[in-house]
Amino acid sequence: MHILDTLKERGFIAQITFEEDLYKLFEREPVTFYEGTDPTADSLHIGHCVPFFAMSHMQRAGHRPIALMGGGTAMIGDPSGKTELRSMLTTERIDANIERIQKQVGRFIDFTDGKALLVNNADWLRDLNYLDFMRDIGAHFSVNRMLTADCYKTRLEKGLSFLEFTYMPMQSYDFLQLFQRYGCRLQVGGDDQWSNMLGGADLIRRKEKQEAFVTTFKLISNADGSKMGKTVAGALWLDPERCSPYDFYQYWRNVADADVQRYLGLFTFLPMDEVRRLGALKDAQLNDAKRVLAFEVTKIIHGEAEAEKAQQAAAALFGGGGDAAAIPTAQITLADLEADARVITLVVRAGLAASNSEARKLMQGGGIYVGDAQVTDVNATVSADDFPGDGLMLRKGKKSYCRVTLAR
RNA sequence: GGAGGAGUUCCCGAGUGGCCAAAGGGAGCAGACUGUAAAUCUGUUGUCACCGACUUCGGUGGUUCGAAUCCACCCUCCUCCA
Repeated sequence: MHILDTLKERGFIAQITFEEDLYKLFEREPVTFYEGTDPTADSLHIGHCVPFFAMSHMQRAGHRPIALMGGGTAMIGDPSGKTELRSMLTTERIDANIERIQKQVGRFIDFTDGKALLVNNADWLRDLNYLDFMRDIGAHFSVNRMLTADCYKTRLEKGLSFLEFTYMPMQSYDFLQLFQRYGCRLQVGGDDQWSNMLGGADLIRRKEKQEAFVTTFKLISNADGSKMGKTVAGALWLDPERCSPYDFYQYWRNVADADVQRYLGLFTFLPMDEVRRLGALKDAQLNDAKRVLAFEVTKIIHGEAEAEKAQQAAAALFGGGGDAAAIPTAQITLADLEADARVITLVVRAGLAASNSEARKLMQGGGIYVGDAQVTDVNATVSADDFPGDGLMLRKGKKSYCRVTLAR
């Protein structure tokens, strides 16, 4: 099967330039292609992953990915999809972020034996000479045309700094560099990057008189239209420090029915026959498909051992049986307990509520359980004797658990 | 540089001297119903050992018994002019 057809079948593709020519290119030779990631945070989140999954499929089909870290472009900031200028990052911050993100990219792409490249555009952008760049590259860009690009159009209403305006030429220059250095002919990325990416392909066609292509992947939102990847704790980060494997697993276990098949295609490597079979399950049976989805995605991001643990914990909490070892835990000391033994405080310490007020309101609303007993008395307290050997089970609502252990 | 306008709680957005911890909507959280789903209905959404108190309406000072609301200066953004 043609790689582009594979990507289409799995639901990745949003737009392709010169589609027929690109089909032929893929048939003719192994294609070097790239995706750029700006290291604006120290972890990727699930939104970044769609392109990486797609790149992984492409690599498996025999093509060569380049993962480009935007150590240079992050210093400018991409105006796409932003309503205002974002705060500027220091170079130290950016470099530290890159270090962490690189490891996460390794989850998707095999960098052994030169099968893929990892490069940083700081290598050519940070020492760039302004005048040379403007004469060499800037001359090829029409401001009139740039202003018609969506990413700028929205910003023209709220304000766009010149700094950000130069983002598109910078990104285009990356593509040119990668073409010259590695023969990279295709740039892939999220559909919000469409106009930035076109700039690069045009630049290569103009300066080098060579074929260059752009393919974008769909931006994923939930069936109800909401933005994907929000959890109780915030975004669905890949970093286990920011989003525990348990929470990560739970996110996928709880996706809407209407999203299950689509997500199986995008976020797992299961064969499409299997994806379609699982997606066709009805009603409560669809829960089986959700379990597969949750397990598979967690396995890819956090490894098989963590995925097993998350699955065991879920079984223990929701299904009876299973191993409770992976349920999130918090520890308090005897001194803590002596200072303040209220259940309210315990709930906050366990991270189930952000403040005492919140804990109090949850309680009044009947959302707090200690063990299996609902606690509605805001003044309720616990004593050291209430803690079983493996900890006291605290629960908020139906899904948020925390086991609190007591250090004696 | 000149002239106007705007900055409110997680977001949008009302509020122009006390009835304001601040309408309404969105989003979140919880309760009911369920399949750890969706939809729906209900409650809740500044903090505090919470029947009361304290801190919030871009910033700093001021007027007043009392300020998100009035005044001064400053900061940021938008529109028009240059």
